[in-house]
Amino acid sequence: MRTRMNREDRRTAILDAAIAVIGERGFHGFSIRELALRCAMTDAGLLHHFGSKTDLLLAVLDRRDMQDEHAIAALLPHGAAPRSRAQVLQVLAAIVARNAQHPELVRLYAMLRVEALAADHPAHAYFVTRDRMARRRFAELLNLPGEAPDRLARQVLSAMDGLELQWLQEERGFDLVATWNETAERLIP
Amino acid sequence: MRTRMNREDRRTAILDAAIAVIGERGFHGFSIRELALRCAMTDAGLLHHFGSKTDLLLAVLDRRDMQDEHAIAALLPHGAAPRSRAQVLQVLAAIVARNAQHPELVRLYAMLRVEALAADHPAHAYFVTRDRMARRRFAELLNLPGEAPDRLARQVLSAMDGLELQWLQEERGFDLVATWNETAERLIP
DNA sequence: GTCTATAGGTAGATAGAC
DNA sequence: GTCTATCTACCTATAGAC
Repeated sequence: MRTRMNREDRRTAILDAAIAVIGERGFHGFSIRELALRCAMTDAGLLHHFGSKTDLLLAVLDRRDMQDEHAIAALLPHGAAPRSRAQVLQVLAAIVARNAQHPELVRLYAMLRVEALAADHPAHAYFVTRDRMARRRFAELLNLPGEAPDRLARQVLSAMDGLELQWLQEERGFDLVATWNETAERLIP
Repeated sequence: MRTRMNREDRRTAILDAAIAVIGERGFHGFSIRELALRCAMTDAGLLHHFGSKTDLLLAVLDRRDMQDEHAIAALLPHGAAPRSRAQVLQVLAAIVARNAQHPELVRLYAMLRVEALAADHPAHAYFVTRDRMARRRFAELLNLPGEAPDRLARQVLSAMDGLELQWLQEERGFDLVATWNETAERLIP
């Protein structure tokens, strides 16, 4: 017997499958048909919900933000109030720990970030904005005495992204959080 | 008047254009036809030289190694002879400086590395091998007193890759070598 | 809301002329 | 060695039945 899904559940199921497929093959590399197969639908049925491949990607980015960005933003309080070094390290560890629990989101991010370097990629504008915001937030967080927060933010963000990609490549063969803590301990004075 | 090219020059010109195109759109995202257009040929003419899209990719990886790997390997001498911290930092700076002069190779590497996370990607095996070798080499280089070289190698490689990607994303808007030196100075005890 | 059918385009690859 | 022509397959997207 076929389980019926309402509109919202169906959209959510498609988007979660899309996060995995796009993370694996990229925006150019995946096909609506392949994704529809994973959702036990036809391509026409899937397109009914999203209209076009590009609109689907934008919906995926929205969902990624919903799942991830809000939680991260909650960990990264606004305002330039200086924090202690220990507090900063704790916040960074919490972010990495959260990412370690969602490898498919890390992979989607890594894939689209590289693809979206191309100015004509549908996610290009999204990542330009997102990256600027991330650097600004990290610079606020890393506003430590005697430091240039912008330069430090760039280095910390880069090291975090690089280590997460390495973690995917080694098939999660090392403890991401522990290794990150070692990096952060040295990188942040 | 049309300039004639011999076989080897033609192959080289195609491979250099392929490095750029694949770096921009990925293996799945680019087409033989698009690449042939950039080389002022037809797709059939291009395929005469490489046989298939996959074989072209493998030839691209060979060429990347020829251009890059040999030079890097020369900077990273073999053997476990311990080096001073200053020597190590100098070697790392030389590697990054070389990469800064070849952004198209950095971009190709970043793109294929993420795509090749998929086990069925034609470059998957290549990157598994290459990554293991890179970590081993860096571990030899970073064999400093009182350090666990494997763990440190992973962190240093990750930070380097992450910063290079950031440098591409900000359209080379910061000094890659200077920023890397700041990172390395802190990351390596 | 999901299907079948199909339009219209592009892909990789091959055959054969020159 | 490069071309034109072509094959087969797959793509996105739409139209319309149910």
